[in-house]
Amino acid sequence: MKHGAFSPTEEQLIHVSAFFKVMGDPTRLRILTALLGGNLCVMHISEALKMSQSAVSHQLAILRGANLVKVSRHGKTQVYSIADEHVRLILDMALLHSNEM
Amino acid sequence: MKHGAFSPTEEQLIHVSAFFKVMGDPTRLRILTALLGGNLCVMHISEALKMSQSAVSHQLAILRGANLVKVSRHGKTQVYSIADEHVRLILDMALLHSNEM
DNA sequence: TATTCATATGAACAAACGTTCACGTGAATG
DNA sequence: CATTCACGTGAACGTTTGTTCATATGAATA
Repeated sequence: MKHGAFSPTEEQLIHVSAFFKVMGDPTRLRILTALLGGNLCVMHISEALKMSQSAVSHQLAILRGANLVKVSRHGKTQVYSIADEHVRLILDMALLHSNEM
Repeated sequence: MKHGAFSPTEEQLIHVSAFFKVMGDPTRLRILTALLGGNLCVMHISEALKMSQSAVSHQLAILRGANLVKVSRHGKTQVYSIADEHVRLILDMALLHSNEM
């Protein structure tokens, strides 16, 4: 078998489509790619994206819910970062191949 | 540089998020994984997914619009298949790693 | 402890989505 | 050429989504 041509379970499908769904929004993708460059607090993210703090916070909540980012307090600010290398990998890969799609 | 830690253009971001968005629906993912197993006509897809032909057709239109599938006439039926190896790759990869997410 | 600063959250609203239903289309068959 | 068969498509509908606005929370500071 060249590819992983298995038939996924219903649970897997729901899981993976939920993952893609979260990735499938320009704002959230902007946040994630911003975090690829280094950890950031909410204020810096909203400045970088030129979006309201509230809008960014709402999207960060969704990213947290999907375990795509993680948070750590640093003084009075919340510092966000990409959750794991797996997210980094898929994101990098999709961006690399974006020209061929 | 270990990763492709570039900053994507706005165009790339829109493109990639649109790609993820299309992947982020259970029905479309079911269609795609069904096609991973081999090319299928619309009727067979709707049987496999136990969904109406119309619902499947609508989703196939979206998948076509995003160039994730391609079609070829075969007698009276339209045969659908995965558009390219790139789609296959990302899909396989996401499914493989679905347990870690 | 009262205040301040960074962030989270709830309600509300327009826009986008996925399905169903009814019908249109177009190639193949009689 | 009329009909049939496989599929596409438009309108309609309830549901979900992303943003804004106003406000709550909660750790740090005075």
